[in-house]
Amino acid sequence: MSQNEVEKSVPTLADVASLANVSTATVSRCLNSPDRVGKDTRERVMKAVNELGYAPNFGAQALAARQTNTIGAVIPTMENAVFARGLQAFQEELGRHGKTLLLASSAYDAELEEQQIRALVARGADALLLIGYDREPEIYRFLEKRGVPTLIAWSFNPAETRTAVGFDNRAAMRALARDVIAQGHRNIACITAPTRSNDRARGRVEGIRDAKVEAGQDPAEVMIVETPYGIGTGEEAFRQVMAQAPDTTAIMCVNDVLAVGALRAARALGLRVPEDISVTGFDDIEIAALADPELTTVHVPHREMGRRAAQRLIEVLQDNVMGQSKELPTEIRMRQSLGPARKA
Amino acid sequence: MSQNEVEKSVPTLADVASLANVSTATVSRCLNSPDRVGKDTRERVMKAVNELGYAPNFGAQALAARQTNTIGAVIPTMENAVFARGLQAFQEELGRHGKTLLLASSAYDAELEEQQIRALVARGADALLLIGYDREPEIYRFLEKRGVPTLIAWSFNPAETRTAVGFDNRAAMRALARDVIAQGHRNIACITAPTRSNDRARGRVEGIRDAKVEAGQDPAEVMIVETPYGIGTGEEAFRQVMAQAPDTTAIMCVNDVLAVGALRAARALGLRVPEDISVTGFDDIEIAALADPELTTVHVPHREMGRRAAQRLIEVLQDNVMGQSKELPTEIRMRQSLGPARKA
DNA sequence: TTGTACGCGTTATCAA
DNA sequence: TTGATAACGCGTACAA
Repeated sequence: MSQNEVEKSVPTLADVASLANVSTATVSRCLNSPDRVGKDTRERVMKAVNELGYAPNFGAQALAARQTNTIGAVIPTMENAVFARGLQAFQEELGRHGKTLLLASSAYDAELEEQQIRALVARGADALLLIGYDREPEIYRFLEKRGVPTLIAWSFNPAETRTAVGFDNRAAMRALARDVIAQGHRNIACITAPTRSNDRARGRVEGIRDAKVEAGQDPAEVMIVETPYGIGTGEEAFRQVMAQAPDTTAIMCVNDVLAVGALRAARALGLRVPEDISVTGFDDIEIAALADPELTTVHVPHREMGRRAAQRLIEVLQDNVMGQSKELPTEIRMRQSLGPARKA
Repeated sequence: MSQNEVEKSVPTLADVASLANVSTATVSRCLNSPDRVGKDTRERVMKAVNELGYAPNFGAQALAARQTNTIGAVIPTMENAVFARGLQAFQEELGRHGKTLLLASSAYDAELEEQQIRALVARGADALLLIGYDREPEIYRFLEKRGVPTLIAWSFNPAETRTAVGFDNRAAMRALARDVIAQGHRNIACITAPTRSNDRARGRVEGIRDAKVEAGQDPAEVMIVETPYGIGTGEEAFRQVMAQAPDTTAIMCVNDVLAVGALRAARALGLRVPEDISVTGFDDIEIAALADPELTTVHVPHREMGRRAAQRLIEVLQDNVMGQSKELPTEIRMRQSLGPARKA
């Protein structure tokens, strides 16, 4: 009838206490603030702890201490190398400070993201890392009511009040677009990921328009193609651009993956890059430098961003005050895929 | 003096109970098994819940229910696309069943992995996903003592008793090596990640030797170069092979990243692939098909593995019994980087 | 420095 | 169907 259950002799504080002949309070102190305990008793307690293989019960600890030492993060997807990279650094930094990562992904879906945020809070996340600002105000209200400190990453927008550790997507793309225009390009197209609920992508697109305006050109000239994230979708988008606007001499993509797709499509169509058409990316993930031709792109310090984000969150948990927003610099990586505009 | 703290009016069960004029027990029942509660009282309670914005306290729930609905995973690193991909699917499947992912990474370091395992258990992981079998027996004993069901992924070895959802690394590489040998290659080198504490890498290397033996050749002829994971290290390893064993006609790498490094080094050295030398990878990540020449490799169903692993773990949490190990099939992706051996 | 004792918010048992 | 009430295991004032 009954399962032959293994005897799970999970020891409690009380077990340790009786073995060491002290009170549970002393054991607790030994573990949490060892300096407030006499040296000999501490040794006795630690011995008992090891002997029993004691480890605190998580629920009890969380209940009494009112924190879980757990920090949540909701990212669009781990399959995007930029998030994997940033999150790896984020997690490493958390670990260094005794915090654990609670992770969920939204698949770039706003509604799913909200669910995940609520799930992580329900699971006791002490603080949260979210990607980008764009989000229903209701969610932010929820987070505030629950008292969960929240940090934005991957975006930095001086116009927003919320604390962020990220970079100015719009300014970064604007800088790149200036270089593109400086190469004589005027008929520029942009392949972007969906901009709805995504201020990063939207900012990047705006950056291109900014540069057009600066150059005295009509920002409406920029052809915009929205498509989901992926190499295949990047290829399709490229074909669409060339079909509808064959005069295009430069295609700026809001990320490297779409750009690699564009590169492939160009080759398939017999177009030389950059002689016939220029292509740029964004992020500077590994394939950018491996691509043929090597991709001109915007380098983003993903690891540093992840690390700093973790630090901010750890700070706010300690000091109960969230630091200032931090803008990280991006750099243009000028490589082969951007060249002078071909003569019309 | 005092912080101007926001009034965090986090409501408890008792608050809901008094507002709805019922006992806390009834509220708890309402939330956990609504069918055991009268319809009218249930409505009254639910109204109070919504009105107060009540959400259960996680610590208290975990303490009383003795489970956290959280599943832990320790992977080498998220920056490796294979793990990112598998874990993404793992997390999605967990989410579908109301479970949350607690994630840590070991950086391929056995000692760090042990720390992380203990940390996740301390954070209340109900079950654990680990990569590969290789691990100090002490860790497995710890997990058993704590009663934390553990599943192995990325490996499947019929000789091991522990439950796993993965593939037979050795057999997969053996199959690929057979094809390499069938192309006339005899002087084969292998670039591998460190094999210590890594049965996956070790199995893949062994697979090459197996095929050599099958072909009546001396397995000791295979030159082995161990190097950390990375494109740059793959390049270096390639140079080392060509310097020490210029007769080599095929280089089999235990993963695609090392193989891409080998491809780059070959090009830099003026060697044509596959005319002068063949290169193979393992994993079939995105860059394998993007590489030039396209990389012959072993396709691994990472997403399915992640999904199935999640299912297994969810099952064991429900039924208290871990299912059988599951071997997933791999497939050889024959592409351009493998060709006939050059004439000596 | 150490111990006592209570509170943390739920779940679950047992009566009613 | 509902309500008291006892765990659950730990942290922490407060007292000694």
